[in-house]
Amino acid sequence: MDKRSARAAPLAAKWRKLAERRCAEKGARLTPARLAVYAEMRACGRPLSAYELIALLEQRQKRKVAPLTVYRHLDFLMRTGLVHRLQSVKTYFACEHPDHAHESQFLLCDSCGQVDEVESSGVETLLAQIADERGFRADNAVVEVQGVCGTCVVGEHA
Amino acid sequence: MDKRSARAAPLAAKWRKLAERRCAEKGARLTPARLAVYAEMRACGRPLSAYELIALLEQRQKRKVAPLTVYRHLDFLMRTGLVHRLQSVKTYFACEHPDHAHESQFLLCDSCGQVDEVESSGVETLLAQIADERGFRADNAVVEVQGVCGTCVVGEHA
DNA sequence: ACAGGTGTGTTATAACATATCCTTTTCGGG
DNA sequence: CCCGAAAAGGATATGTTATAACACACCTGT
Repeated sequence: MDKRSARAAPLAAKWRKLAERRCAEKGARLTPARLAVYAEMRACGRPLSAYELIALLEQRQKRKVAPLTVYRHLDFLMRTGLVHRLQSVKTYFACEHPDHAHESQFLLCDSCGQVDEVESSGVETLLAQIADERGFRADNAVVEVQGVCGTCVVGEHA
Repeated sequence: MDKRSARAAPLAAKWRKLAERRCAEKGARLTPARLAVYAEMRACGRPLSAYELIALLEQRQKRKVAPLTVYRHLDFLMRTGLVHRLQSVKTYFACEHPDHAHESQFLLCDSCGQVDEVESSGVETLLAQIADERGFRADNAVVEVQGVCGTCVVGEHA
């Protein structure tokens, strides 16, 4: 009996399967510790800072979790495409579409903290074109729009 | 005689005029300390981390500079549109087009560290449209493409 | 002069991320 | 099965980025 997995956040079979498949495709090992971090992020459902995540894991597992440990797991999950980093708010976010490789754009609500993950081929194409025109070889694009989401806009007559 | 301005980095009249005009338009005060930070950034010509900037200013002014001081000046310069923050690399960068308000997109070279500041109305329009479709009120867009610039691509047969 | 806002300086600390070193686990080949 | 290499995990310390709290200085308008 593994203490760690015994104390992991619940994770819907759907997400677990997708995660396992994604790792298998890449020959990456989805260990219990890594899965626990992923499960915690899924369970939370909103972007988390690394240290918020540490706090949640410590609470769940009833033991100390070192920053480095979490950062390593986050690195792994980002490499495998299960998690995105939101640069502009220094948080990490479980990908909504882990079934396929993709670039994403994000709409970040300043009010409620929710994130809308968008996949716009238009944006990708346009950025690729801009890079091309300048002889720039693009490896990765960070596209994060900050604002107020539809839900929050409605109740915003303060 | 002001010790600080006496020890500020040289700043071409062109840039100084643009900065003064921009601040005047906004009723913002471009003080010697703020100008010194701006001059240092212009003199360097590449993105700087806040702490690199502190080191340069300390060297220039022969005295200690507290982080908070520099962060406040950076905030001011960003509010007035003279400086951009590059979120994905945690650095700050003197705007190339301080003559007008604008959103920018950035091409960041991983190899040489140079930045190409682009103003693409296409990107802005497209992002605005994506936000619109989702009822999202966009306030600010972070668009940073990481890769390798044309110059560095050429000498990249290592 | 003085009241109030803005800017600045100083010290301390919070928040985010990585380095180093060592132990444990996993897994293929004898 | 056992061993060794490689990958993963853990502990401690440190580096880097950013802000808090508080006091004082300095303009500006009356």
